[in-house]
Amino acid sequence: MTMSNPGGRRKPPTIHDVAREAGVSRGTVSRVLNGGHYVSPAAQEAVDAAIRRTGYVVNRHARSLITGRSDSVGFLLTEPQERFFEDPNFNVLLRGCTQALAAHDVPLLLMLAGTEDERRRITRYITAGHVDGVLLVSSHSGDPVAEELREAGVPLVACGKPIGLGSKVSYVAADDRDGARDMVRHLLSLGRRRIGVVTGPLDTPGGVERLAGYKEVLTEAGIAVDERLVVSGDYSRASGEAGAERLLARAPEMDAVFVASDLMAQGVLSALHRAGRRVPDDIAVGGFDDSPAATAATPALTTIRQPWDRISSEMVRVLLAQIGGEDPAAVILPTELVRRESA
Amino acid sequence: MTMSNPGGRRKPPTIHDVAREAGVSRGTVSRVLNGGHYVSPAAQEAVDAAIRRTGYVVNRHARSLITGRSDSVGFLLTEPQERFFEDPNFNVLLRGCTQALAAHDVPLLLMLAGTEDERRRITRYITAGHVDGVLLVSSHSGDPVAEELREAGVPLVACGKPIGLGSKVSYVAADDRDGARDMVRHLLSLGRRRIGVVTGPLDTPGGVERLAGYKEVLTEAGIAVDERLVVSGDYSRASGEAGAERLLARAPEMDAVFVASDLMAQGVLSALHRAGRRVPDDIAVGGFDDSPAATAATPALTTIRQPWDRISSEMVRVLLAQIGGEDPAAVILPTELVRRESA
DNA sequence: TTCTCTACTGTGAACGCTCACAGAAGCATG
DNA sequence: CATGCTTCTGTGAGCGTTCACAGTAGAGAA
Repeated sequence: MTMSNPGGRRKPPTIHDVAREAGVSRGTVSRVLNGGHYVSPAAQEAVDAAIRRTGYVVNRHARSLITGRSDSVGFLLTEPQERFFEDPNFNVLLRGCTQALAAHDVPLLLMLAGTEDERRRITRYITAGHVDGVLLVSSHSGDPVAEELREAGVPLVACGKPIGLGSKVSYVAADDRDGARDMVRHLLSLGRRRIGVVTGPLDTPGGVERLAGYKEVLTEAGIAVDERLVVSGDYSRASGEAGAERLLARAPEMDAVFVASDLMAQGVLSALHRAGRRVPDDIAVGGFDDSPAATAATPALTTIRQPWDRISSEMVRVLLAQIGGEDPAAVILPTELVRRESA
Repeated sequence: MTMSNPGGRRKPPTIHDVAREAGVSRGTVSRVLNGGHYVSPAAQEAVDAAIRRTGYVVNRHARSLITGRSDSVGFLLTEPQERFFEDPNFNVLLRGCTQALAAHDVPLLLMLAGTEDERRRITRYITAGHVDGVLLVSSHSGDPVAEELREAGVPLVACGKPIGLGSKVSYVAADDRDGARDMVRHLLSLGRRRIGVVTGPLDTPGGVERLAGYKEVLTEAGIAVDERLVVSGDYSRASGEAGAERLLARAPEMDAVFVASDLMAQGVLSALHRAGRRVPDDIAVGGFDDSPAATAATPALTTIRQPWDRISSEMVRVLLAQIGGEDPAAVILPTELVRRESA
């Protein structure tokens, strides 16, 4: 008549309970749990049934204590959080990574290193081995946290090519340069010749590479790069607006503009609209990212799709491989031109 | 001359090392780590110094194994992920919760229950005690996952009042009804009398409450609620656009519209612009959320600010309290009218 | 038969921590 | 002087796993 556990959570079954239920030893249950090598079919089946009956779930803490692995990874965002959290790409990346990890039964810990204090805490947490590896989002160059983790030998995969770090850190990135080339070639194929560019921050690889692609294609086409047609932004909407205004002031004859992010391209569209330029008739606009902003814009943006789903799944694949002992790797993924109305 | 640990991570110091270093026992170190009661100042200091010297960080797995707590919480997103991940509010909430938890040294595990399979895995994971509690984002009514967790006695705090669940689940929400009342009163004070509304989904508390606030104020002002002026959307931009078109078709004389989210309000502005209506001269537009979309819109949106930073910190506070043994609680936070250009 | 090899199983010891308990020392109270 | 109370400290046990090792049984070879 007494309640065994009034109002609380029941104590979950242990591997011991399963062993008793199945009539085998703890060792055998453990072997079944970890791949099932060297277990007889009969034992295998008995254990499986016992697990199902008891509703057993492995206690990861006990496992981690002995293996030294945590079987979890961190998703680390350093530096300007505002920029990222406003960026729809970040969402897609975070979701993709979470899901890819879930498929491997690996939990994701979200870590935001904003203040100096948080950086220290997080660095300690990671180097203490509370996560097995880190997915790093920090396009910024020479990140001190990343450097410290790399030195501590923590498996690390960056999103986008890290500038500051040595070659020993893995990364997965879209082919920014090639994407930019595609877009500029497309603008040329439309007959445009006075093509401006609003770049991303030039301390990020994406900013640098996309600008490089732009210059390459122009040069190949025999068009001299005119520095009046080059301005840089910070991927924000506002900076796109400001960039477009500067371009119009400096080169009113411009007939196309390549913008290094969709968010900035939205700003560019606003500025052009205010200036009375019709898009794409007077001036063609090409974006980059294929984020929700691209379809929300009026007119809908012609843009370069970054394969975020593949980027996230590759980041996870590379990280898990590296945790498993493989060497760091770099993965570059192709982009795709998406034609809509703006160019 | 032999490398003790070629190319790998060094084995971190244990509580034992610290005890030896400080010249005390494990027990004393443990006491210092957990609040420092019943420790002499001398021991306290010796241990602190030893911790600093050795760079000791507690092994959470070992601790969790014995305490039965995991000292981590889950951030669970069920149902339509697209909607949330596109929603800037989600970002702010996620960030706020992560930071509030970090201040308590509690890691956040991100859990996305999209497919039926993922729901099962996550439910098992949580009920197995791998997290101490759950921050729930699922405005949808009668969520089966939430129901299961509640029954299992897992501490739970929802964001927004859950419709389906019993009264035993905690939640933190903005005062949707009062916010809606403020906005509609504001529109009335502008002299508008034919006020339309684009509601949120009516299976969510936000959707229901904001509509209720709208109706209350109109009734109080002696204006009969005209159902032709009421359409509902799903918080997406596109549904706002469609909603506005329907309203214009049904009630062309409309001189204001209250839109239950900024994202939808953006859509409404597009539709009004296309229809040649000037905002706010011909028609005033009021949004809800004060998301980045509000300032990005042209004209900038007058809207209702939801106190997301407070919502997230309150969610964390209530959850930790509940994990600590306190009873479930409901917290309703006030909203604020933000005047910009659209109304 | 005897030995070896393979396939499988059980057993203790650890992993690093917390908790309960026992005990010591200091001080006031009877 | 015994007794109690408070404050502090050390010790052993045990949390639920995995891992190394020892051991068993059966098959095949010598």
